[in-house]
Amino acid sequence: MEKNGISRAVIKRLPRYYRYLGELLESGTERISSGELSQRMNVTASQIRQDLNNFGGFGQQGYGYNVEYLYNEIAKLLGVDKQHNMIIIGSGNLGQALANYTNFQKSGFVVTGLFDNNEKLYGKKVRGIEVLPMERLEKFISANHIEIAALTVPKSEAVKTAQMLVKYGIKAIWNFAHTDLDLPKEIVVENVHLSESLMRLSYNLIRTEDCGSV
Amino acid sequence: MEKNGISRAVIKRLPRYYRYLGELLESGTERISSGELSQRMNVTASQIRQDLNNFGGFGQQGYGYNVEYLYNEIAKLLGVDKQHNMIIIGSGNLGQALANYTNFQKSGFVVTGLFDNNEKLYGKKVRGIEVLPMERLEKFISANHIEIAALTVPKSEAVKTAQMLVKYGIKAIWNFAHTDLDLPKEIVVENVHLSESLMRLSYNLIRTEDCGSV
DNA sequence: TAGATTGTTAATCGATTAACAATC
DNA sequence: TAGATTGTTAATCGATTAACAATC
Repeated sequence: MEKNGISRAVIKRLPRYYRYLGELLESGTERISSGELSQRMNVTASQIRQDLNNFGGFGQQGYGYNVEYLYNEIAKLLGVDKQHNMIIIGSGNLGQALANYTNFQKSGFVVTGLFDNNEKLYGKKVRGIEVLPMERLEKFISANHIEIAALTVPKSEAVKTAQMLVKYGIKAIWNFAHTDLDLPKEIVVENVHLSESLMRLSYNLIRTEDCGSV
Repeated sequence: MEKNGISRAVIKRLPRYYRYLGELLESGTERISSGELSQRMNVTASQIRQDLNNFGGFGQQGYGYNVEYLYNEIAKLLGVDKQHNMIIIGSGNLGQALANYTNFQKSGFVVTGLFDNNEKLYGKKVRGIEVLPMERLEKFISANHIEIAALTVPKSEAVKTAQMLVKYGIKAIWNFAHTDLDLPKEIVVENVHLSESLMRLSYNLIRTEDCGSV
């Protein structure tokens, strides 16, 4: 079971490469060198080559990288070349905002279900998707082969809801609740802790203010 | 102008310490050792002590750390001991979700203004805050001494909107747009790239599936 | 005092950058 | 062929962990 040895840091950068390559592709650029890309992205060319070579020799000496080819290869690495159905647990403001956000669909992530335990929301439709009661979760997951769940419930319910999701067969949780989930290690958890992000902003803000220098 | 030498990695962990200490405080725990905290948080005790000692000797040999004291010290470091007024630029789904989210206020971040360039939204109220047209941005920022702006506009408008914010005096941008902003270095930018987060989740998901082992 | 636990230095580990031979 | 640029190895840098003397 040797854990695929790509470092966390590299994986974190992969979507950003993908974004820049997408923009290059749109602008009709056919090929790009690590040096040129490094300038655009504000990273070292060395790092770009090292990162990409974790996955394979996508480039060609003397030429650089073919934008379209590299874009597609990274798409495969990230799994955005296929459709992933996703459900959202917790249909409050954030859950609805995620459901409404059409851009995820472009990367293959399709919201197919919305759930909540607040009966006032039952039947409400967001982008044509009806909010369902939690009681219907188990059957929905297995009937639709859902693997990804976005968790946008209050902190107090997050842990037990996550455990339920795992029991029902969910393989990956996109966690927006302000808590750690501590699930079996084969379950993928990607945390989005907005309040922590805001605190980091604040930390940096008060320090740039201290020394008023430009 | 020597850049305050605390490493990015340490700052990233600070809000998580704060969260755990808050929970300990709520549960009535008076003191905690780095060893005990390390077990709860699943990090090494050594790291905790190293991290905290970047900012000062908050502990006491033979005793550990006083929970309330440490909690308050970290609050000061993060700047969550004071109120920060924040405006939201882009009052679509995500902007409204952020405005509706009451928890930020507990950490001192208060949404005081909502803006959009879609006139259909003008006058709409979210938690009592009216959506204003972008034309009123400049005066609002200076009149209310706003330093923080959450940017939840479409990617295509993000860069020029950010530049406008900086021109009007904004010091920190919480960027939800799927693009890099590239602003003067004295401007704090904290990125929340949700689609990149989802791609990382996807990356890890397809790899745990590949080797079906538990 | 003896035990506990920090603050801090030293050792290890990993990630980034530099350099260059391979090759298109 | 000559020039360009990769893939990859080696050198550097930084972050994490281990160890332990200081001290409450």
